[in-house]
Amino acid sequence: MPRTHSRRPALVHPDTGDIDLQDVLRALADPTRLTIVRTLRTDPERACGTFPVDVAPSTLTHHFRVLREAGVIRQREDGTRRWTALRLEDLDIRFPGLLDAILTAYAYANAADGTTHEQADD
Amino acid sequence: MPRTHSRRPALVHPDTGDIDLQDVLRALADPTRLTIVRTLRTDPERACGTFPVDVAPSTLTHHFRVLREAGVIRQREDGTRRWTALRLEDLDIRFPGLLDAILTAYAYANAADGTTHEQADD
DNA sequence: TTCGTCTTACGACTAACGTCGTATCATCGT
DNA sequence: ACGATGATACGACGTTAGTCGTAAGACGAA
Repeated sequence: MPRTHSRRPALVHPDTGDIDLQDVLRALADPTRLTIVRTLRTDPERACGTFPVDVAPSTLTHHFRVLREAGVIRQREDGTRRWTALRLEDLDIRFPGLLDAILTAYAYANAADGTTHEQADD
Repeated sequence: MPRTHSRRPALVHPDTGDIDLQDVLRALADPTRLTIVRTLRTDPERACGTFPVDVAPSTLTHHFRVLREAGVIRQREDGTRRWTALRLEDLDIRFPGLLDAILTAYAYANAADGTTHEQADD
């Protein structure tokens, strides 16, 4: 009688030591996914449906899986919702300073000019 | 009578301020291209054919173009050869610390375990 | 000029990716 | 028990990306 998240697919997360740089870079090389990660840096944890990206739910699920399997985010279940968080510490252990450099780079470049892309900047 | 590189296609390089983070991440998210960049950090400038990657020449040209148009490398012509160099300073102006974080991440992760991929490590 | 070398351009093929619609499943509230 | 909600799985589609072979261009040497 497990009452919460009993027989769901089980959310695969790679171990910190197994996170692959290529996977992380590929995961972050997509505008939608980078927006997700940027959002997550501000809000530590968020429900799936609450991200400021305008794609279909199934597409969003796909992006979450890419990020999750790359080791960038961690997802946990709570009732009918799935909460998503950045694996900040794990990433910093595996690739010190990398995620921060990328997020800072985004902010820095967008402060200098606004011509990058304005997906979900509101 | 221009004697060097007279009517070649003219090598398009984006201005430093136009370098796009998404493009850089996408460019670096490929094993072959990351190997090129890693090689370039050690050797400041190299001829095209001298990179330790085993792909067809035309494929190599393709990767050089991706890196060049992303603003990661700069290429200049000298006779029949084309020399390639990293745009270290430009990238550091545009995205401070980013390239170094990525290259350091690669070295760091590969020092911990050798299971990433060994393309051209000899 | 002629040849050989270095590099690219072009076209083609295949695999991977981003996108979506629909169906399904688990959970919570009534 | 029933319906509504949040999220996923699956299958499909079009586009992009990585790969190669072949042809062609520019340069240097003989």
